[in-house]
Amino acid sequence: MKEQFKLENQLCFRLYTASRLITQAYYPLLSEHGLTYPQYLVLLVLWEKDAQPVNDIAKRLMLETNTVTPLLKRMEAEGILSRRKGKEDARQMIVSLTRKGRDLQDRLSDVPATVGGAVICHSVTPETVPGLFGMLDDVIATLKDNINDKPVKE
Amino acid sequence: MKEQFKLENQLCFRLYTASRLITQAYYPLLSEHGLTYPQYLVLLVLWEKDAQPVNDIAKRLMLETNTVTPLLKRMEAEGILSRRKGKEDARQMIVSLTRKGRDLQDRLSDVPATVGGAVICHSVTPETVPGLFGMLDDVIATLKDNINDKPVKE
DNA sequence: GTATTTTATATCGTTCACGATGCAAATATA
DNA sequence: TATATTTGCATCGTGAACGATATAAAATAC
Repeated sequence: MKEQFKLENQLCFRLYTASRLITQAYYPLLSEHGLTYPQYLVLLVLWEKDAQPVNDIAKRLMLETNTVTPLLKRMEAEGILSRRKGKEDARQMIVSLTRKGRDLQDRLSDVPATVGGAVICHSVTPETVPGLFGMLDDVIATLKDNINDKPVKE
Repeated sequence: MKEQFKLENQLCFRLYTASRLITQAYYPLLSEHGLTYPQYLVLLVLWEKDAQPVNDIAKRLMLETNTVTPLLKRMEAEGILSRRKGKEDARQMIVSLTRKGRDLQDRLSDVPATVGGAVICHSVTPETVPGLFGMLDDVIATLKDNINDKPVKE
């Protein structure tokens, strides 16, 4: 009843802290271009495939639309992307990169390597990264399933 | 210039997602007691050692005081803890648990095991957890150093 | 074809995170 | 002991996250 409450034994606290610190490592690289880290994630999704509905972006990032919608609106205000109603399905909002949004990929070309280099350490190297990725992917998949199963129609 | 931008190759996105999903797993367990996850972290710190100044709590959680102060004020309003000026150093605010705050430890006694069980999966087991902890601790330490080194007095 | 349900987004309120800045108490320096 | 600097905490503004709820369009049922 004591040991389990120690901060050192918490996986969540480690993930939470590591996530925050890496995001902070992105900060100087992104803010230079007027971007935040979640906005950068949206760009990663759109660079892979342009012109997607809000829902596809949200699903890819495993976020809710109530998080993504305001994010996209801010990016639209910055001229990074545009949002237009879907032609087939008028409920959808199709999000497309503007010229400015596409050009950012070149301007941010050294961001991944810079941040990647900053996290290399004794136990996290090109050799061990796949194992780490696997464990995190596994945790994510497990939790995702649990959450989806949760709404038990009583 | 393409591969490095893929979401699947990003450590940060995995950490960010895993962190968010575990926090969501805590939600039903904590909200029942009127707590959020960051508030739970504050409790973990205070259960280990009561009556700490704001700065010690912030350092332990690797957060800034501008994040912790409002958090503590909300918890004070909930009657979970109290804040009083330090006697030796009048700049300090000493944060102490109330009876209610101490009692929460018993009421939350099965939270760690419940969440811990929810993340157990193929590649994350009691055997592999120490390795995962080590890698995350290493990343955290490395990033923490980088951030502390950053303010280069030019 | 109208009613019901589902789906795609959006709005709202609260709570973090965090950069920037302010202020007062303590400490160091002159 | 005056002055400068550092330290501890707080305030402010902005941008996420996210639970709850709303709204309109599409799909389904009747």
